[in-house]
Amino acid sequence: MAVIPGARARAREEVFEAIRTQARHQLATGGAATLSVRALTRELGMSPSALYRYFPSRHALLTALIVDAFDAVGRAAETALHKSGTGDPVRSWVSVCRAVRRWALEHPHEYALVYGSPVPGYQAPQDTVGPASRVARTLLSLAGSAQAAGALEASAHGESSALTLGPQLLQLTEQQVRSVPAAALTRLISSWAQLFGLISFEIFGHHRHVVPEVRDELFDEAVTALAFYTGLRTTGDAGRS
Amino acid sequence: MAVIPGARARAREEVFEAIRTQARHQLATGGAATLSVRALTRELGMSPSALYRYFPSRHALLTALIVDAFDAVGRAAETALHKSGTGDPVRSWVSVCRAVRRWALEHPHEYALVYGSPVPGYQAPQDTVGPASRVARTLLSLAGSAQAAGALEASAHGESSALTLGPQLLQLTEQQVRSVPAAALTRLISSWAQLFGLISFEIFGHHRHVVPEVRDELFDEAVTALAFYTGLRTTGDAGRS
DNA sequence: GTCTATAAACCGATAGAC
DNA sequence: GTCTATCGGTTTATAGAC
Repeated sequence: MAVIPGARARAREEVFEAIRTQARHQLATGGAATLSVRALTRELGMSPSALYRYFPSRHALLTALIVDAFDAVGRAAETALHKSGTGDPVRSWVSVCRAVRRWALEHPHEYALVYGSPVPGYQAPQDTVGPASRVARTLLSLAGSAQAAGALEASAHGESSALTLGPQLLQLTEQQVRSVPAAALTRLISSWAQLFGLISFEIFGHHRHVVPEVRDELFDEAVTALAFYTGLRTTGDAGRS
Repeated sequence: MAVIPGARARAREEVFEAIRTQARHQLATGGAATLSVRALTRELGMSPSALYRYFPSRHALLTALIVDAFDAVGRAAETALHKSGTGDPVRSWVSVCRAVRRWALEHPHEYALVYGSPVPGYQAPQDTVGPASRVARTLLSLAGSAQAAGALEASAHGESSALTLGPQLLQLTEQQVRSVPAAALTRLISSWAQLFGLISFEIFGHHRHVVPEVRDELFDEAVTALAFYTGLRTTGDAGRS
């Protein structure tokens, strides 16, 4: 009876993916707030009620899209980190930042979904907090490696001292947090937010009429400074690659 | 016949303001994308059609809200700059940044309206670009004063050189731009974007589960570093006030 | 300048046949 | 697992009386 083992499950998975893809397309035209089950299924040639066999509600569909987006940008960051090797932490930092920016430029509507205004009426379930922190964990991992290599200064500019926020952060990434000094950790969190400020201004059009065609260089210069602010220092291996 | 001169105009102005106030309230519950003329007028005890005597369309109402928000945050920044005096540029910078953050924390939904995801289907008219740049012009003015006082380093960290973006920026604030070296200008623009990255992460909840109760200090430390990155330097007057 | 009434859509979600 | 039909709402915008 089972002509192709797993065919049923595979077909189901394809419909799942078709729904998500079409939903992403619809994000481009209307944003998350106006994403509609009916318009979605209309475009797919399904009836609106058929979708409820795949997602129990519009809310659940949104959650899937959000998790997908966080996973995609997180994967982009992780891949960039691994490909950049362990040579120069500053160079790796810039690579990761570039990868996040590139993903954002290629997926502006998914970026807006997760890093823009909260979706009205939507309450993020617990499922999203893990994926949401993937980029932050990537940067933390980078800082941890730098620390191990002696390329992370605890007090970068010699200004105000460490703000202890260790305990609260521990719940998220306990093991890695311990490998980075508290002072560097606070700077890392600020740099993380500032990275997304640079990207958001570009994606959301605040740079229009202000910043011309040198955005690549402007971005590189800014995130390099962020690396130094965080405390990352170039190692002797820097010039090799 | 005219019992109270200008009474008609004044009454009209009051209705105008009542509509905008109610619209701002509605922003809190649904966001800009779902702001509805009917729900708005229902709450005001008007009929939906009455609103069209005040705003020609929902789009025009949104434009008014956006201009109001940009003006409010811009005014907050300008007030902070004037009140901080001309003593220490770094201190003034921190004051302006704090004022912007305070406004955002007090008006999170208006902040999301202008600094969050673009409103779906909304195209910003030319009327918004002036108000939108008010904070940036405030920071630029601050940098210009610092430059005049010899408290602005052209090449702050001695890293990569100036990216010439003068000409394109000139269209916006021609006179002030000339008072700041090009290298500092590029850093100023990056700092401007990064400032809003810090605020957006806090407003949009990305700091939840990550940053605890030290946000004030974290913010101050980060924007102080941004001041130095921009090239601002503390002057001799610093310790006086 | 405000109202009622209406046009012409749209929406999420569910019931029940097949 | 997909459909039709439906419930019970929602929306922007306009026409025309007063």
